[in-house]
Amino acid sequence: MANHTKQPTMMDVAHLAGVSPMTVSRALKPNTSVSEATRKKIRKAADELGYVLDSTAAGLSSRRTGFIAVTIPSINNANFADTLSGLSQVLRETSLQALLGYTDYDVAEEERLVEQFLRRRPEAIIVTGEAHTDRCRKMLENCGVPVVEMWDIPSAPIGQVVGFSNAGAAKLMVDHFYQQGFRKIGFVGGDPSRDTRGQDRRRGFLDTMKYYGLETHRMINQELPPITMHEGAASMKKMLETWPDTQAVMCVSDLSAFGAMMECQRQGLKIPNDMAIGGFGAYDLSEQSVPPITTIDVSANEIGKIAANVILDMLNADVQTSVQQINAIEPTLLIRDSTMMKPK
Amino acid sequence: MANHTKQPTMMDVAHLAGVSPMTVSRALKPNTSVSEATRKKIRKAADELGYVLDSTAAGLSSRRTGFIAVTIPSINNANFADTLSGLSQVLRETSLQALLGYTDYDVAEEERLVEQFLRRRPEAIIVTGEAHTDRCRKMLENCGVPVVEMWDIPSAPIGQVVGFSNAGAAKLMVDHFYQQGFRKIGFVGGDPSRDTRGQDRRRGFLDTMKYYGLETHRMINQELPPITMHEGAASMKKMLETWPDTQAVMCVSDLSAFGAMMECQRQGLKIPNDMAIGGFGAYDLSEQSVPPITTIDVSANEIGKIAANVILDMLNADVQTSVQQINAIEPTLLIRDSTMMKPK
DNA sequence: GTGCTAAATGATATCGATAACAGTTTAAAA
DNA sequence: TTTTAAACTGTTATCGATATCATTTAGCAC
Repeated sequence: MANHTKQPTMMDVAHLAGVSPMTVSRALKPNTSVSEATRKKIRKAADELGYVLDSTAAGLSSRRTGFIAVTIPSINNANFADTLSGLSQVLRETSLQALLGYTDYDVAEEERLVEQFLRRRPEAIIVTGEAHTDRCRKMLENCGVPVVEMWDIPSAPIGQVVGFSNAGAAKLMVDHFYQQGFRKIGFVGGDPSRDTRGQDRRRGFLDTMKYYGLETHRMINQELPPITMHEGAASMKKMLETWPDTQAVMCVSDLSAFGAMMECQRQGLKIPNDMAIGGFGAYDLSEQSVPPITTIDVSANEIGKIAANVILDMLNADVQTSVQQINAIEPTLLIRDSTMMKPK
Repeated sequence: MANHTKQPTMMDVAHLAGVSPMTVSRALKPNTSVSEATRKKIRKAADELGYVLDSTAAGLSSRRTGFIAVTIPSINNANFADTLSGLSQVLRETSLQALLGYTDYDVAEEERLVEQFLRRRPEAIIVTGEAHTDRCRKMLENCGVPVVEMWDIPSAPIGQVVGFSNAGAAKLMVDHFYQQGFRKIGFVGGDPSRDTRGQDRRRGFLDTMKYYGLETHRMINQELPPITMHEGAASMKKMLETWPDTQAVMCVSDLSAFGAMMECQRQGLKIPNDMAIGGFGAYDLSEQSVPPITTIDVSANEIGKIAANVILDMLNADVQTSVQQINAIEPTLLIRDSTMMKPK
């Protein structure tokens, strides 16, 4: 029963059902005026032939592909995965489909990806972050469909924005450390040249430290993102070697925070009394670890949902009402044992 | 400079460059016979107009969309993410693009997704696992393009297979437990009705236990997949309440293994002397935790790479040489401290 | 300069659907 | 029964590219 022949077309279905192709086209969509009788007849014919609609042709003809292009830095990141889940969840209710690509934290790769995606004629495009190559930015500006930047609040947005202030989020953590009485506070982050979000968190850290009049030299810069558990551990090791009097460390992600905490554990340091640790991202890990890790919840899932809804609104608005709009998310601090000094 | 007008077409580029559309089409592809002079002229015209190729139209005309459809159960899973990375890495070298969808461990959702994907006329389709609805299986059999099932070794494969025996992998762990002298061994897994891979691991566990003549009643079934850290912790708690004499526990994933280990830590149990723990999947987490967790490495990244290469081979083979072929991966046991009893 | 092959370009006919409009039937209202 | 609007179905013209074949031009040996 192998199907070595060509796939059947709408025409084939039409012939078998004894109607015109146009009627078949209508019958296969909801909310079209086709009598129940012919619709049933057509469905039967389609089933019989094993007909599958060709959305390539449909897209060309209707100028609507049903694609929403989405680029994220990495798939191997629970936060971005959460955002995607939220996004997919909203899109699933529609006839839209996400077209997903990873940039690997590389703007050149992002450019490549965006170009490839625009060829697919998506109905909207969502990119992560504000860092783009010039050419990429130009393509996005001229692509003629809604653009959403998420996860940052760009200083020069291209279209709509769904994000939060990474610097502000970092401030939350430093405030908390300060309130808990920590003064010698370190920072563990990635190479500032590449990870713009990490860079903003670093800036927020530094600004807030200065605000409190605290020393800001306890900085460890790891490799390129993503910052792994392993790198977190290595950073903590270095921190302890270089500045043994460090009381607390803010890590740019929960993964590195966990790695750092494990390193402390290996060295026999008690968390938080010997060393307090703060993370970023509200991963499951930070909640389940012993002790649980204080972290910053950026509502990754929410970002995805909002981004999707923003897109849906813009597509419905039809008219080019693309008022530039910033949808700001408020990060929240989740205080856990890793930063709550215990009385002896 | 807003581009409110329609996007330019190949025809526009042709006119501006003073050539025929066909020449433009050729000029924009590598390895086509177009003189360097006209090619340059055309590229200039294209740049000037901000022309972006329409792959929808190209796909319709050439009958090659450049899509490889891929379904995975969950994006929020480091193993599947690794597989995708491997896959993307190979595809990036080609002109093919992954079209990705999540089934949420739900065969009905898979069916929906596969149908949606087939409409896009992908050049091949990769699905995760062997469990499909009847209709889905039929669609895959008749879709006329290469099909690859990955992550399992199905008893009735549809096309090619890139996977491993989950039962065999589980056996590795039980063997190891046995060799280490553990006899009262428990199992923590998900609801067997849904997670077929987890089910196979369970089967492998049970078979091997029976082989050694060990009791097999220490089984905890958690909710639907994915099995989280939290559920791992809850399972361990239940295990300790129900069968306090349990010496070792095999968990269906590293996440639940970690959760279980944290629960032990909270209860003051020492790993591995009071309780040995084995995981599955070789996540970073199991390597970085203290103690590190013995786990099974299934080469998730490799699965993706091989699957991609299998696809590339089949596409090149052109002819319907689709000999059914099983590409079996050998899982390996990574022995870590969580199962290595320390002498007192 | 002739002849011949290979490279470069163009003309035409699709690919498989849908938009837009036209025509026909049906059913409700008068 | 007639009128009239609504529901249904069909016709025709694209959507934007590429395959294929035809034609022209260029390159090269003799």
